Amino acid sequence: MPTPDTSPAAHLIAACGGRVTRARIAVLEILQNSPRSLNHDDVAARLAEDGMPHDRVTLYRTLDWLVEQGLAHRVIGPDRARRFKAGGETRSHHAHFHCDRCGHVLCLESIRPEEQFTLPAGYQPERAELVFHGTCADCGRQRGTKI
Amino acid sequence: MPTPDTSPAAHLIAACGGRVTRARIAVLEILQNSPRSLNHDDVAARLAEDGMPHDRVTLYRTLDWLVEQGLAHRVIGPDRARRFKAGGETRSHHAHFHCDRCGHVLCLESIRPEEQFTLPAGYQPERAELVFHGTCADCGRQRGTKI
DNA sequence: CAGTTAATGCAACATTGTAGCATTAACTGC
DNA sequence: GCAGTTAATGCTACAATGTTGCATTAACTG
Repeated sequence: MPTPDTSPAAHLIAACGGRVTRARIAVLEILQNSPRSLNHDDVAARLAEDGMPHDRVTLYRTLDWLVEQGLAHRVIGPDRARRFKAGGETRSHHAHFHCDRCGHVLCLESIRPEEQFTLPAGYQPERAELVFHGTCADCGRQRGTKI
Repeated sequence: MPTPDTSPAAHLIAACGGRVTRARIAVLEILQNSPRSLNHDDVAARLAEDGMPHDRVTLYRTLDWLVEQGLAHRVIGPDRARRFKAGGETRSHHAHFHCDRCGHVLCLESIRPEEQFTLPAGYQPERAELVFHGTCADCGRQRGTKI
């Protein structure tokens, strides 16, 4: 391949002790460059666009590996398909927005529920999950678009 | 059949205008008698225990019908399987506390996330779900108790 | 640069859910 | 009650999503 991989994605992968393969680099970069969560088909489509299609199974294993290493995390959509985002599980220090139209999940980094509320005496919260449901900015613009 | 169905479940079903079949009565009663949400396998297992096994497809259709009629509602679990509970969608506006020790869910009426946060421009939230995870007041008192 | 072995790709399988259609049984009118 | 109508059921086949086994490829190691 032309460029020996000195990309940030390649470094992250190397730091995990795994082999630095083109599949992993490409998938991680795709996730990193997407503002929204992507499912397997989304990732597969972008890999194909970039001229490097991969087997369906490889994609599953690559994504699972990235999650295992903490380089990505996974959510379940309403269509019961898994969606992936770059970055480790956030342990929910921020809120999420779940679009009921397109099914995408977006992070709302600025909203941190744990800092906002005081629980009744005796309750010992360890984490909080705040999820907004509604229509995301993209879907709000293109009304009438099918899911 | 021995008992003509005068059960509350049968009345609910009749009130929806649907036919009052044993499958619907049995499934609805199973959901009503369960404190937790159940997936298809759970329901199928209980039907079998009660000596009235049903086809997998019938179960899917029965559960979907109950949801459609507002007699049950559905959530997607982390295992990407659907889970069902009796009663319509709660649409509650208050937060919940989920005790990771005893598994109970408690309502925190005083906490209403929708009134607290402003989302970035473009986002149109319709509802918010705020769930705290941790140890509830009861379990906090009796440390060391098993789940 | 050759050897080792993780990663890949292929085929088959598993799980969860859906569609078509013949049969059964819940309701309706008598 | 009883027969007719048709919703509900159950069977078969199929679709979508995800997993397992195994031979081949290619990333790392010395």
